[in-house]
Amino acid sequence: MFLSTSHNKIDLKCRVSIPASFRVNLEKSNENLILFKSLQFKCIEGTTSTRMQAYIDAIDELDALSDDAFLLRMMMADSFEIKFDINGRVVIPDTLMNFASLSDKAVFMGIGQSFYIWSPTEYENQYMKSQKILKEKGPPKLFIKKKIE
Amino acid sequence: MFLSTSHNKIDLKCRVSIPASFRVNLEKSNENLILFKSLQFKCIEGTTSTRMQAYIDAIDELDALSDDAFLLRMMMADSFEIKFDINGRVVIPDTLMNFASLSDKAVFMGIGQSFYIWSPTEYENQYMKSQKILKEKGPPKLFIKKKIE
DNA sequence: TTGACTACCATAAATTCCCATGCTATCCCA
DNA sequence: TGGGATAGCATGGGAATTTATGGTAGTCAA
Repeated sequence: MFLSTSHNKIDLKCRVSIPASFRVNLEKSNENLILFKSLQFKCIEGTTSTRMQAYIDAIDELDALSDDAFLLRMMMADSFEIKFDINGRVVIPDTLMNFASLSDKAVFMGIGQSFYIWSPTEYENQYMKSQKILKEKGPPKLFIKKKIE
Repeated sequence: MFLSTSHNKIDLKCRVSIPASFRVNLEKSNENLILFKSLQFKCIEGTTSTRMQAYIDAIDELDALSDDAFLLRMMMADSFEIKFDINGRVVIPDTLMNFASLSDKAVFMGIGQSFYIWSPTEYENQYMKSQKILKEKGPPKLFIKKKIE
């Protein structure tokens, strides 16, 4: 489970330390890390190879000519299997750096099954937005309901 | 698992480097590489010999006398088992070069169980198309469902 | 004997690997 | 309880390896 938020530096080689707790999480379950473009936000999403494999297997179940299959294949094209160096760092591929407007700082945000990597400004925006919605609409009822089921 | 996208050069002998990660993927599972005409797009599809067998089996499920089965068999007839040179390059057969309108550049696009080889312009078109669908229809249902589970 | 194809060598650029440093939080003992 | 030792984490830099790509020589067939 990926939880908590942390701010790490991206160096000139596009290297960044994955938060130790995330790493331990992957190592414990003997998983490789996959990074890909979020389909919803302007950020990178990180998850396990097992989870990605599940998506790949799911493509075969769909009508091969459908839009959903098409989009999922495109998503694979923008996904990367990432290796750690001995210190727990990874290199973020150029494509993803650009997509998420990353330069020298990254915000890691654990969201359970996966985690997000934001640029500081984009993270700030999303955070503000969530606070605003919370104030106007109150806590998310649907979410609570789903959890209890 | 074939993931990520990369742009490689095709030289005058129609040689092109298969992206290292794709090669490793094939070597790890001790598979040979098969290239064939995509059934859907104007591009080459690359996959393992095992996966190719799965395609062939899928054709057998169809009515053997149907037009679909006929067309699929004709397409399959243009598939090639490809050998690497010592540097990880392959020679793309003329038939496939023409079919995919390839000349001096190739875009390799991993889509999980297999990968596509596009001409740069054709790739661009497909990518644009995916962005458009994503904007209009939102992420694939499968993706959303999986996330909530 | 020419042309196509294959196998191998060479090189520059990119990427990976590993060592070193500094910081911070934790621990332990006086 | 304070302060130094320790361990783990984040980060910087450089050496070693890999990758992509250009080229050449050898081989086989027409």
